[in-house]
Amino acid sequence: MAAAGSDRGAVTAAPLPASFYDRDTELVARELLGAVLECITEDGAVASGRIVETEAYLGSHDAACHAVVGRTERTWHLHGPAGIAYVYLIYGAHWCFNAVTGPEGQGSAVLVRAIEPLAGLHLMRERRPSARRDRDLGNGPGKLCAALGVDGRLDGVPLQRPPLLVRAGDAVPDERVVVTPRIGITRAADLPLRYFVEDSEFVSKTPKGFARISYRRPSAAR
DNA sequence: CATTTGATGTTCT
DNA sequence: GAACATCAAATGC
Repeated sequence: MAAAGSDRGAVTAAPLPASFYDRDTELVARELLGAVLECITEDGAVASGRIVETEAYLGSHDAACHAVVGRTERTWHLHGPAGIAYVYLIYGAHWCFNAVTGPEGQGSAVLVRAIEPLAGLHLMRERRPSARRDRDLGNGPGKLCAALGVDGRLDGVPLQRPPLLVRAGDAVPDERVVVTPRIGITRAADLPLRYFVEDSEFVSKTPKGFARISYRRPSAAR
């Protein structure tokens, strides 16, 4: 059960602290590119991937964010402290994973939209039998959850220890970060809040007609 | 390769 | 009853 020949190697960096997420949500979304998301299921099986695509959801003032409905049963953990998971079901069929950001009660989060599989490839292929190629294992928010074994049981759990871990990975330079509007939403659909690694083959498809802009680091002025 | 279409069932109105 | 942070299969080049 150990030999997974095509795994790209284990990442053992320390998990990102909760303080990493307790910052501006757009910045967290950009900084999460390159980090490694790891899920350990009850049977001890490990699956992980490098985050290559994210979206920022900016709390109750963002019409596209689930926090607009307030603190309901579904959105309870979205309003929780920075550094926990918000996992919800969409279209009655697919789980989506978010990292909660910002101060408690704000309802901001970063949706992870795509991963590059790193460890546990064999598991992921089992969990996603419809994926013809490895690039299809995690190139979508529902796909990556299925591949990693993320589901509603992980809603609200911290991201610093099993069963969920987010670790620092190889940094992605600004020059390779592209920004577009968010995918699949109707409200606030023009805001540029989707971030991805430009040359990664593991990113989900950008819809036709979407404006692509180069990432510009916010000025450090204060 | 690109684009279209149907399935899915929970959540909120 | 409508909307939905999606996916996979089918169809057209």
